[in-house]
Amino acid sequence: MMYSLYSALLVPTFRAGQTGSSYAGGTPCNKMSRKEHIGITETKSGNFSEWYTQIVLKARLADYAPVKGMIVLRPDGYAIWEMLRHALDEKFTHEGVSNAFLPVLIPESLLVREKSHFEGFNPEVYWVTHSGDTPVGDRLALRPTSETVLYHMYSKWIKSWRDLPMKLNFWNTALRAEIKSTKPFLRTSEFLWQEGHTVHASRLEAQEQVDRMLEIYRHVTEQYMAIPVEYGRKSAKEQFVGGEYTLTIESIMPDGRALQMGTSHMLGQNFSRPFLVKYADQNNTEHYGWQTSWGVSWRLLGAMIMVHGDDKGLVLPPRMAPIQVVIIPILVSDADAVMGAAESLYRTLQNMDIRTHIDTRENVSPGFKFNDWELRGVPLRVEVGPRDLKTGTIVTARRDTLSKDTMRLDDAPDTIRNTLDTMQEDMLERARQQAAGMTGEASTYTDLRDGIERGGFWWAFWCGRESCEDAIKEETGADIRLLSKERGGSCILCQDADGTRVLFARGY
RNA sequence: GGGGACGUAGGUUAGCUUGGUAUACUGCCAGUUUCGGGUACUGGAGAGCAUGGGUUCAAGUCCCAUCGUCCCCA
Repeated sequence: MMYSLYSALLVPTFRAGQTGSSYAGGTPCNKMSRKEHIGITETKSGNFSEWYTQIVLKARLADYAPVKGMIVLRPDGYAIWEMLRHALDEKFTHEGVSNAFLPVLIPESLLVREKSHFEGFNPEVYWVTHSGDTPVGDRLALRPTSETVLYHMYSKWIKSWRDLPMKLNFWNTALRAEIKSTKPFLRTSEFLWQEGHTVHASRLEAQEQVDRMLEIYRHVTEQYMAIPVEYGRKSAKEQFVGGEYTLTIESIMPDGRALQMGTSHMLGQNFSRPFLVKYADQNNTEHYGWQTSWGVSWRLLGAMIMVHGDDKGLVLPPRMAPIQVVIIPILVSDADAVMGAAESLYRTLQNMDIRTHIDTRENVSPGFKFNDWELRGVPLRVEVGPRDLKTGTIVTARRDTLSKDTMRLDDAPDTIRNTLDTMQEDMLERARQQAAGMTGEASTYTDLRDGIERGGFWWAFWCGRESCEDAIKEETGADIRLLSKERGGSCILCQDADGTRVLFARGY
């Protein structure tokens, strides 16, 4: 099959390099380094990991905190997170979900109540054992997730069928100790996320909730973040510990590794029983509630950086961009007239609910601003200068394609609106093509092994036994990202018939 | 889980072999200039060398430990 890790959209690297890269007498010439450390100095295709880290740091999304594995989200990064949050909150509201807030400390006695859940998380739990120098009685966990505390509360709040369904969501952080391979947004010891928790009167209603939440995640990642996903069920081995089953959305990253983008868990009555989340039905008969939980984290920002970013830096889909249009006035002459035109356009765009910014900095040149805003991923740049005033035009530049366009000032607002919409669609389409180029079908085990070695998603059939899953993981490093609903093929490893079609990949 | 590399102003870094309190560029500040792809000039502020301990008259430089970061392989 055709396989290309990198689509043609990667642009030539922007480096000063060549011209000044002379060394004199063994001493590095420092002049050379200027542009090399202003912008991104690694290419996406050359050193993906380093390229990613540089974008996060240099686009000022986040910085390293003084504690290993923890990052500080900076204003530009937080603004993007808020875009995601607003998008999701809107969908949650339609689902009848309300936001609330929970404490970060969970007493050990609660955390251990559902045994497998506790054992699954225990290795990553941070424990608070002292206040000052005084030992606390029960150890307190910094929440790795909130099922246990919240369900303790649910058992108090839920008494009657009239209290159901109960649907709460929490925008908070979770803490899970990561000791190796930490990476901003993708693997951090504390991460920002939302966790939603619902309780229902019937299994079916809970299952439908699980499905709908996954659908919301799929919709937001594709339609807002322009990242295509595969979706399905996790294998028993990979599912949420303590739950009945887990649905997931998964995306393939440009380096060929899969990223779990979001999960929606059917908890059944596994938690309602130990936590006594019970209600009396219309006949005054007591039942345990049927529960779900679901979440996405700032890891989605990492995915967006990886999927759309290029050698010049961040590339944001318009719907996720805190600033959608940046206007750069060229103040060479007629400064007042130019600023007047820029401000007028700014107001028009703002009134159209297009998030716009004018870069009025006087200490840097327009060329610097072009590069700066490209690094920061703003979808559309507008240049307004004296030449434009004469002709009644403006120049725009698309961040995703880096193409420039001249348009009539009168038409600009509508054209800009349309361009942003087009960009949103184009970015998803390109990401789809990129993902398609990295997704294959393995019919033999050798195919699978070689395919995984090159990276990407690989469909194959699997018998359902954990022994085969483990053996494949052991030999290829790939795990089962998700199970489709399709059945019937023979297992890629043991050849047993009636396997399930599943998606293999090495993961983040 | 295994292997390798690194940590000196905000960033990039010279200096470590042959110990004598540190080099440059960039960025920052002030001013002038410039402005349609990282403008130029002048002047200025900014580090005590990741942290802790040791050796020494003297330690970025040598020794030990710790912490942190990155990369590669599974």
